[in-house]
Amino acid sequence: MATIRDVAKRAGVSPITVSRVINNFDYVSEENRRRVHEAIAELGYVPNTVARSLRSKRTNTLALVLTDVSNPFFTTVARGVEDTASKAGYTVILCNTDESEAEQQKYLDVLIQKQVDGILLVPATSSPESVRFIQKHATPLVILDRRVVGAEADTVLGDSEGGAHELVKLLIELGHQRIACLSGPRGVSTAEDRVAGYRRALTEAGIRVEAKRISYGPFSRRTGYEMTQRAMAVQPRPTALFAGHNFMAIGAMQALREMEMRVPEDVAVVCFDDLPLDFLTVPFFTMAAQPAYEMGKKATELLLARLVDEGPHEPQEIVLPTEIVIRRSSGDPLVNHNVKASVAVEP
Amino acid sequence: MATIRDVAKRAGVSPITVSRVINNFDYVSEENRRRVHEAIAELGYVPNTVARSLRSKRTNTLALVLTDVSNPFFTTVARGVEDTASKAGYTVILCNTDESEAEQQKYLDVLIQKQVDGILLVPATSSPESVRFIQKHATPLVILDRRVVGAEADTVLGDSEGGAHELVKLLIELGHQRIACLSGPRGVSTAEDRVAGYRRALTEAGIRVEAKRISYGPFSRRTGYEMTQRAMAVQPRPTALFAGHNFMAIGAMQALREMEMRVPEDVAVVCFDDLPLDFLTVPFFTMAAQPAYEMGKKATELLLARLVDEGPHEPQEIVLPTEIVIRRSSGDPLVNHNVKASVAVEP
DNA sequence: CGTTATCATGGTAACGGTATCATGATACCG
DNA sequence: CGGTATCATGATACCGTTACCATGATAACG
Repeated sequence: MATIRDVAKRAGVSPITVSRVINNFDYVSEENRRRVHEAIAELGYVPNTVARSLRSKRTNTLALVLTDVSNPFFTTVARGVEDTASKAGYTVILCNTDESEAEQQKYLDVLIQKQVDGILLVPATSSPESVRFIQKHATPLVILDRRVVGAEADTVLGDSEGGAHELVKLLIELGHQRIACLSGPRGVSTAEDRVAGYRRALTEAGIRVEAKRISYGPFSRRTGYEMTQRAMAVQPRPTALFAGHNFMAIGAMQALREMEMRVPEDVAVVCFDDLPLDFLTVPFFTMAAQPAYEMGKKATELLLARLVDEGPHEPQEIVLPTEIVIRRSSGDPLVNHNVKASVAVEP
Repeated sequence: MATIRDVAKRAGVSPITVSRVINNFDYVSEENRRRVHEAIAELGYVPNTVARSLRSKRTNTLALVLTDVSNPFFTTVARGVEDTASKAGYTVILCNTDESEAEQQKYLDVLIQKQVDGILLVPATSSPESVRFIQKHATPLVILDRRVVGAEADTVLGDSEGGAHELVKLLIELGHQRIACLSGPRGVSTAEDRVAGYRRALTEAGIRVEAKRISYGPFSRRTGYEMTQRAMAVQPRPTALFAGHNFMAIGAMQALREMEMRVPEDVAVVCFDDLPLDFLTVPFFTMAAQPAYEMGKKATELLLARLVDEGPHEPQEIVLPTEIVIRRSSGDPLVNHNVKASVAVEP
């Protein structure tokens, strides 16, 4: 492969002048600029970013560390991140932690070694060690989707508490009193915030919060399935389910189907996070939609801003609103309901 | 940040010895190994991969260039790629081309400059220029999901022709004679292979292939929507639709709904590629499922094998079978049909 | 005992760019 | 006309690691 020196020799200039042409820098005479471009074309020269990075300390690479791209929510986040980063001249390294703190740390080690310019992190747990690690190595960081307690870092997340509150309030207004809550794991802020919203809605309506109706566990279809079996065995039986995660709602549906319970006739179901394709084919779940693309975009923009002006300033917490979409799974749509119902589809 | 020299000084050895310890190389005395590890811990030393890459010519980075991660099919491919690469000590850069040749070339330029160790490419079009470009720069390549004419490169794809043939044959056996074909763009092998399978099924059944029933266009929901409007206007009206892409099928559903046509009562619909969540909630489309995860995995394994033994050998073409899953959208399930029907769900 | 294999360590020179500083030519100014 | 701003170019050193080669100590061997 040709190097910058080969190009320089061929164009009859110094390597530095070639560097200047490549980077559109400084002052280079038209004559020399032309000759350098010619030489580059003739030699098929391609600059070596690795060498450049070693000297300049910038890799033009970001990392997106999340739990699982297969979740349509994170898929959309990823698309937002990649589009935005790409437009700004950055490439994105993708990492799936599967909610494992150990996996996450392995990835972070590698990313620090690779000298990535910045990290977008959906933390596996809310423990602040990983965040401290990143910060110790002075790598810009934006935390995405989840809060980390005791961490001083930029964070972008959806309004979990508010969304959950609205969903459960809706169920209550539909006449439900016994509402089970299928929550994600303790220690993950989105899960805990959603439980908090659930509690507030019940409390505000004067309904007693019963611990036996709330279950915690990993975000997964299997968990939703098992929790639903247990929740439906609690007497008196709940008339509605609030699932704190899209995949858990799917597991719940499966369990209900096996019990020959109809949704929404026998049990109403609401959940968090959209299932984009379900929405397109047979919209079904009433849910709180987080602005996934916007979240990825915003987070990346924030990160990029950090890269340019490194001056220390207040960490920001951007909370984007969730949108309630009413569909069949919750029963009769309430036409004049006070939520921002933008869609009320399907017979 | 501490460098390898700082560690060496502190441990009282030479930098090379430190390098050997880090890379588990060669012969290093237990005594020195211990002291180096101590020094590393005390200094919080982290090796600089950029410098290593510059010298060793290896970046431990792969690139996955695809059209759109938001398509659940590619999401799953990406997950397969990332899992496999990560296990082998590689990180993955993700690139979305949106089916644009220009975007694709932009990404490839960057990736070559970044000296990625290998590229997994879902080509935007079947023109071989991009492939030539990659090969000119001696970067290992595996083409994914689509064939590129005139390109000598490893390729991993699903059996589009066979899958389409089976789907259309199924429609014919259900009694359909007028079947519209909503195809992806000309010049994309998956689209053309599927049209070929469609043609073969009709021909084998003695049904004339009518050009007016076949439409070509970009893989998108909008295209599926518009094509369906036109296809349904052709007299005599088709009784079934074959969509060559999952998103196009969704567009088709939307168009049919607006025309107040019921599926499958008025029009049967089949399509390519699963919609995973639709499958989990209300399985609906009869379709040919490509083994997306396996494809990503296989492709990455192949690529990695290329990285180690660089000896030139025959390009491989691995064709993975598709699986036909019968669901409601095609009408009455055929119990004793000769396809590998693994699932026949939902009342 | 001399020769050779194995173990252990280090010196030197890259890898391919760019940061920094220096130098010279020309234009402009009061 | 001397001094300064702007334009244009280059020499040198260095970013942090490892490839390559050399050297010495010890063990093994005929």
